Amino acid sequence: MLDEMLGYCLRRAQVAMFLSFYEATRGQTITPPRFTALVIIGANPGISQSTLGAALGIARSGAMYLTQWMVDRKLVERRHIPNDGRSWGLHLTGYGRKVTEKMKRGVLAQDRKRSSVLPDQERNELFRLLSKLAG
Amino acid sequence: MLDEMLGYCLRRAQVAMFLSFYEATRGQTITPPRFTALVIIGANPGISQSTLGAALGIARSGAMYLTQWMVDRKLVERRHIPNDGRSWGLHLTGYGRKVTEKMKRGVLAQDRKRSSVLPDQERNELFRLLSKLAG
DNA sequence: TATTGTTATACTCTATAACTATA
DNA sequence: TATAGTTATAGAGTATAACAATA
Repeated sequence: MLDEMLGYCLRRAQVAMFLSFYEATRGQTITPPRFTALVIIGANPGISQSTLGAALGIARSGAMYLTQWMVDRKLVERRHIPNDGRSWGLHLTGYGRKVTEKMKRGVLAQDRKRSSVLPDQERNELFRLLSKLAG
Repeated sequence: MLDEMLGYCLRRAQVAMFLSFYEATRGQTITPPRFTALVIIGANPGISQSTLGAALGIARSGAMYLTQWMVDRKLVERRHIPNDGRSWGLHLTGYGRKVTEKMKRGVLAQDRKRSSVLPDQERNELFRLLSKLAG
C-alpha cells in the first residue's frame, strides 16, 4: 500500500540521493543543513543569522547553534553590521570559501553521477515534474 | 546552485508531500515512521520487533522504543511466539486496526489530492522515474 | 514595543553498549 | 556462542521561553 503513495516513493528516491551526498562528503562532518547553510552564506554575504534560520526553516536558537558550529571551524565569521548593533552579518572566511567550493564540486558531481541512471531527457522531465509538485 | 541538484529538488518535493501527510494526520501524534510501522505490522501480523526495525532501518533499541509507544496507546500488542521464548510477535489490536485503516484512507486521499497537480499520465511517469532513481 | 542574538532547558529520535533469558 | 528483547546512557538537532542589548 505504501508503494501507491507518491510521498513514500519520493522518500525512497530521496534516501538514495542522500547516499550520494554522504559519499561525496565522507570523512567530513558536513550534513545537508550545514552544506546548505554554507552555500546560502556564500551566495548572500552579510546575511543575518535569523534570515539564515528562516531560509532553512529552523528557529533562531537553532540558527545560532548551526552558525556557532561553522564559526568554531573557521568556515564562517560574524561581522558587525553598521547602523545596527544588534545583528551580525555572516560571511565565509577565505578558508570557508575554499572548503565550500570544493564540497560543491564533489556534491554536484556525485549528484550527477547518481542521477545518470536517467538519460538527460528523463532527468529533465523529472526536474520538471518535481518542480510542479513542489509548487 | 542548489536548484541544479536533483537531491535538493527531491527534498523540496518531499517536504511538500510531507505537508499532505501532516494535514491528513493533524491532531494525532502520528509521524511517518509510526504510520509506516502500523501499516507494516498490519500487513505482516506476528512480525518481530527486530524485523520491524530492520524494515524501518533503525536499531533494535529504537524498534523497542517505537513498539512501546504503540503498545502504550493500545494500537499494537505483543504476543509470545510458540517454540521461542525470546521473541514476541507484533499484532494490531482491534482498535489499532480501526485507527490504521482510517489513517490509511486519510493519508492516501491527501497524497492523491496533493499529487493531483499532475495529470495521471505525468503522475505515472513520475512514479516510473523515481523508481528508476531509487534503484 | 519590537527585533537580534543569546542562553537555559527540555524533548524526540537515534545510536552504542551492556544485561537477561532463551536458543 | 548466538539471538531477541530490554535497559541505560549519550548525542544530535530541534523547540520554547526568558533575557540583554539595541532599534
